[in-house]
Amino acid sequence: MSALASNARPSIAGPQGSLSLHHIKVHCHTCSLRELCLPVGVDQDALQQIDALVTERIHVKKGAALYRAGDPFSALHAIRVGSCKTTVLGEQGHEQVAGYHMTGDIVGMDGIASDRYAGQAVALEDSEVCVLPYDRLEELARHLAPLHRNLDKVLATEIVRGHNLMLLLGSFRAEERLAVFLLDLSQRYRERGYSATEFMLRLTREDIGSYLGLQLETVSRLLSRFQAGGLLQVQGRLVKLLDLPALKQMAGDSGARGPIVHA
Amino acid sequence: MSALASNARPSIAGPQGSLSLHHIKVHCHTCSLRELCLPVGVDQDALQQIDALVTERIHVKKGAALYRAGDPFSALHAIRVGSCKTTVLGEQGHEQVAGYHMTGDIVGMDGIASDRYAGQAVALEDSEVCVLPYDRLEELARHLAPLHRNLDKVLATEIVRGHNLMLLLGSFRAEERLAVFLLDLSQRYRERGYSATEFMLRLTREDIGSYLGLQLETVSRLLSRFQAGGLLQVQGRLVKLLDLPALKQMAGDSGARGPIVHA
DNA sequence: CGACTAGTTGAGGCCAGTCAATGTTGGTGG
DNA sequence: CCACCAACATTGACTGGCCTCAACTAGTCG
Repeated sequence: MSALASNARPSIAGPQGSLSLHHIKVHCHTCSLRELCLPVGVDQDALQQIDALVTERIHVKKGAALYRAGDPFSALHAIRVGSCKTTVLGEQGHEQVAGYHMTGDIVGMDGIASDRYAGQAVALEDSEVCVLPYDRLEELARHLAPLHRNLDKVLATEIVRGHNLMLLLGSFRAEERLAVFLLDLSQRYRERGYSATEFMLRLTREDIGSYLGLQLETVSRLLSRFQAGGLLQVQGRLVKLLDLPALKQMAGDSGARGPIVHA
Repeated sequence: MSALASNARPSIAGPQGSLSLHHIKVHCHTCSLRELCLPVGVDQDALQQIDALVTERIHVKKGAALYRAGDPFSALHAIRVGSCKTTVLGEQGHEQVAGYHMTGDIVGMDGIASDRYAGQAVALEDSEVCVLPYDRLEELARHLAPLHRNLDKVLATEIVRGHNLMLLLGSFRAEERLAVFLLDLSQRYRERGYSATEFMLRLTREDIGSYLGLQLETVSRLLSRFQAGGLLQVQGRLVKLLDLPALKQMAGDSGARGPIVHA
C-alpha cells in the first residue's frame, strides 16, 4: 500500500555495463544511499576508493542472520535494501532487541570492541547488505580524513542512540515508550522519502516489546488504546498515524515519569 | 577505611624536574593509568606524542561539571584522579544518570556525534582530568595506528556498555539491576587495585536509582533487604560485599525476567 | 484443512512507584 | 563545641501500571 511497503528503487545499474540479470553491479557512487550511508561528503575520488573495498554485496533472506553473537568480527554491514534487527545477548542467554535498522544504517559496531560480535543481526525481510571489511576501512580512513570523521561519527551516533534508549527504558512509561518508538520510525521513514504517517511494522509485537522493555501483550493493548483514542489506525503490521501532535505530546510533554494526569 | 576510599597514589612526579608545589607536572609515560587509559600498547615514542597533545590537566571540584549539555564539543576527558557521573538529557529536561566513571575512564564521547555534548559530566569528588582535544587526537591517530585502534575501541566499548545497560533496564528486575550494578563496581575497583568487596558509593541513592531506572526508595529498600539477607553490609555510602556468589546468582542466574521462583 | 505463528483481549496479582513521616549525616557559623 | 540546617537516607502504607496466565481469533503455509 504505502510507498515503503515495497523496496522498489530507481534504476541502480551503473554506467559501465557488466551487469547480469541475477547480479546487478552496484557502486557507492551510483547508490541512492550515498547521502545516508558512510560516504557522506567525500569527493568522487574517495568514493571510488570506498567502493573498491566493498568486496561483497550480499543478499540476506528474511530471518537469516547477517552475523551471530560470538562470530569473529571482521566487517561492518551497511543495509542497502531492506531492514534488520540487532540484539544483545545476556549472560544467561536472554536476548533483547537492541535496534531496528533500515536502509542506509550501519550495523555490527558492537564487534569492534572485542573482535567478536556481542549480539546478532537478523534480516526482517529479504535484504541486501554491503559488507565493509573493517581493517581495510580503518586503513583507508587513515588516508581519507572525511571518511575517518564519518566513521567516528557513525560510532558516536550509535553511542548517543544508546544513551537515548537508556533514557527511554529507564524513565518513560509504557505508552510514552511506544509513542517515542512510533515517532522515531515516522521520522526515519520520512528521511528516506517514505510516508511519515503510514508504514509497515517489520517487527512483531514481541520484538517491539523486547526493544522497549515491555511485554508483547502490553504493546498490543497500547496500540489498541491508541487506536481507540484516535491517535492512529492499526491493522496487523500496517500503521497509520492520525494525530502526530498528540503522539508527540504523549511522547514527552508530560515529562518523563511525570505525575500521572488523570484526564 | 578501605583502600579505595582515598585516592592516594604513588608519586607522580616525573624525572625531569620542573615541578611546582601547586602544579605538579604529569606525563602520560609516568602516569600510573598508562595501562588503563587511551595509550595502552603504544610505544614510548608515540606516548610522548600523545602526552604532548594533553595541554590541560585540570582540577575539578566535587559537584562541578567537566562539560555541560549543549556546550560545543572540543575534547574528550580522561579521569586521572577521582570519579564522575555522566547524564543524558531528555527533550523535556528530564535528566538521567547514564554512567558512573572512575580512574582511567574516558568521558565526553557523546559530543562527537553532533559537535555538542548531549549530556553533562559532573565530578563526584574533587578530581583531576586530562583534557584531550579531539581534533588533535584525530589528527594524531592518523599517524599512529595503535592510537587509532585504541580510540575506536574506546568508542566501541562505550557502545557495548550502552547495549548492556539497555538489557539491564529492559529485561531485569529491580534486585537484579542492583546486584549487577554492585558487581560491576566490584570488578572495576578490583581492576584498579582496590578492594573488590569493600568500597564507597560515590553516587547518592537517587543517582543510583536514576542510573538503574528505579526510585531512590527502591534502591534504599533493596540495600536493606540485601543486608538482611546477609549478602552485604551497608552503612550510608560504605558497602561491604559479603557473599559475591549469591550476588552473582541474583544478578543473572534466574534469567532475565525469568519466572519468579518462590523460595 | 489442520497446524502453526502472530495478535487480541480479559482477569487477577505482584513489583515497584508514590506519598509521607522520621532518622541520619555533614557542613557552617555563632 | 554545639546548634542548626539542608541534603541524604530509611521505612511504612497504599496504589497502580505492567506482568502473568489464559482463552480466543486471524492469517499463513504446507
